[in-house]
This record gives sequence, structure tokens and C-alpha cells, in this order.
Amino acid sequence: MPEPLPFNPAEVADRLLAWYAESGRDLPWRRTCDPYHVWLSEIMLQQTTVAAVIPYYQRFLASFPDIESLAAAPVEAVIELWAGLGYYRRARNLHAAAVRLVEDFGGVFPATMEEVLSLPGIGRSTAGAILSIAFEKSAPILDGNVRRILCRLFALRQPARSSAAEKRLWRWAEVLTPVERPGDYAQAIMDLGAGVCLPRQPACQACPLAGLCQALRLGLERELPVTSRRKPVPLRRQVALALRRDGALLLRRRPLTGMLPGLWEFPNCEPLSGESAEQAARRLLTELGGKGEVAAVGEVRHVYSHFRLRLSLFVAEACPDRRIAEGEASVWAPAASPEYPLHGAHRKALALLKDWTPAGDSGTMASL
DNA sequence: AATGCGGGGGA
DNA sequence: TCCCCAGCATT
Repeated sequence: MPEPLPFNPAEVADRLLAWYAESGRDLPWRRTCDPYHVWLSEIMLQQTTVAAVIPYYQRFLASFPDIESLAAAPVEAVIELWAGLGYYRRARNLHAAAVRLVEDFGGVFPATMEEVLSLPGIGRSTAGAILSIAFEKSAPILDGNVRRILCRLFALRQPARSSAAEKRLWRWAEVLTPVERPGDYAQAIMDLGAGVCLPRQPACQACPLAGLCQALRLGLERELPVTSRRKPVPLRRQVALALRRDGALLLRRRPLTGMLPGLWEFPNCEPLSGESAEQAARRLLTELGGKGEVAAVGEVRHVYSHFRLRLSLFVAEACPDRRIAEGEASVWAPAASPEYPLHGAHRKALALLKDWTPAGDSGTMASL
């Protein structure tokens, strides 16, 4: 028994499509319906804002203009282009999916829900976005923006992430997705969430759905969606060492498996119990075969999904008469070499180092 | 400092 | 069905 709706569902699509024609954004991936472009943009946009994605999207397509070139590339080259965007599993899934597209689908992006869903990194919502935008198939999406809009439109008082709520939300998303112009509808509802139906300050006076919105009618638009409190994330401390030699810095490469795969960073460690940050930095220096003093540069704060990081950066000169191991995972690099992409926290550390002037010395680091 | 977001994979 | 995951913009 379908639950009764508080309004005619066709009304929602009509209003949204009219609004989108006036107020929709002009974005690079909207100038095409190439499924590869749509897919790439949807993956990049997961957990990431439009402004951050645009330069990455353009650089990515310049390097990998089609599925074949992406599939043929080594996964490290893909990670390199992703460096700084975060959630690197997305890049690995993207590459793995491209390989499968070439192997199993002749390099042609499939157009059925079952096939699209079978690709790594694509779940129900992303599949719906690709099918509607690239193939004009009426497939629902339920990303964060749409979830917030539907919670308000239907005045859903259940916790929005509960499985009961998810079922109802998907059902509503299906009912509202039109048969005509599902691609424009998908873009329209995502735009509405990004620009009007905002999490804290919904701009209801500018909303084409205001006349239908049950939360607004009940004065609940700022209370919904109902979210559960997030548990506090732990703080971790680490120490990193910028070891200099002839204007170059020692960088190490992380393994290709696990966290931040294949990205570069300064040698680093966690202080042992009872050890100060400076003692840990000296220990790092010794382990690397250097000697002499370390100087404190400063502290970087970085937030990850599940912990906060406080990174203390030290700098030291490499001793010229000692050989410091250089190998595949360890290199002397001029600062900011694009071929040695640093992950986020260590990008911040490098920025700190560039701005830093050692006491009693002027401008040495400016050459970095 | 708190909040919000997508999806896969394993327990 | 839950938990976990090496970001970042916004407020």
C-alpha cells in the first residue's frame, strides 16, 4: 500500500525544471552527456565541493581523455592527479572500474542499472545520477543534498540515516523522478540542495518548492533533517622532519596499499611514550643517518574523518659526508615537485616551511 | 570547534 | 546491519 503524498508528485519536477532553466549553474561537466565525463564528475563530487573539483576535473580529462587511456595508465599516475583531493580510494576504484569497462564492456559505458552498479565505487545514488544525466533514464538519486530536501519536503521526523527513513526516502525519490528530462531533474534537485535548501540557513523565500514544503508549513525547516550526534574524534600527534641537502628535501613514498596510497611525505613518526616532539625529531634524524641539531618550524593541524592530527615539523641539514639512503621510496626532491605529490597534511607542512625563517638567518628558505 | 557529506567492504 | 575509513568547506 503506497503511502499518500501531501501533494501531486509531478508538481515537484515541473517547478524544479522551470527553476533550473533560470537558475541552474553552468558547470564544465554539464556541457556534455558523455557518460565517462558524467561518471568522473560524480565521483569527484563525492565529499568534495564544486569549486574544489573543477580544476581537478579539467586536469584529469586532459591526461585521460577517455576510458581507454585511463584503463591503460598505471594506478600511480591516477593517484598523482588525485593528490590533494582526498579519499584516495575513489581514485583507485575509478581506475579499477575503467579496467573492467575495457575488459568486460569493450570500453563502452553500460546503460543499465545492474551493470553500472556492478562497477567499483558506484553505489545506488551515483548510478542513478549517471543513468539519468548521461542516458536520460528515469533513475532516482539520493545524495546528501537530495536527502536533505526530501526530509524537509515531507517533514520527515525520523533520524534521516535510519534504515526506516532510508527506505521511505528512496521511495519518495523514485516517485518524484520524472520520466521526461530525468537528467535535468537530477541536476536541478542537486543544485537546489547546494544553493537554496542549505543545511543551516535554507533560503525558503527563493525556493521553487516552498509552496509544497511540509517542513516550511510546520515551521520545521531548520530542525530537519534529524541527525544523530557524531562521536568525538581522537587527537593524534606526529612529528615530521624536513631534511635539507643542497636546496632539496628528503621525501618518502607511502606504500601503494593502505592509507594515502603512493603519496609522498616528509619522514615522520609518532613520539614514543614520554618522548618530546623534539626528541622524536632527533630520533628520526639519527635513523636517517644524519646528525646535528633539529630546529622547530611549527605545527600543522589537519582534520581527517576519524581523528585530528597535530603534526610538529622540524628542519635539519643533512650531513654532507654521510650517505642517506635513496631508493625507490625515498628521494631528494626540489620542494613542490609535481612528480612527488604530497598528501594534504604534508602540503600544509611544506607551506609552513616555505614561510619559515630560522632565527639569525635570513632568506635561506626562500630559495625553496 | 562542530557539522555534513558517499560508498565499499568487512565484522 | 553496523562500523570503519589518513578531507574539506561552511558556519
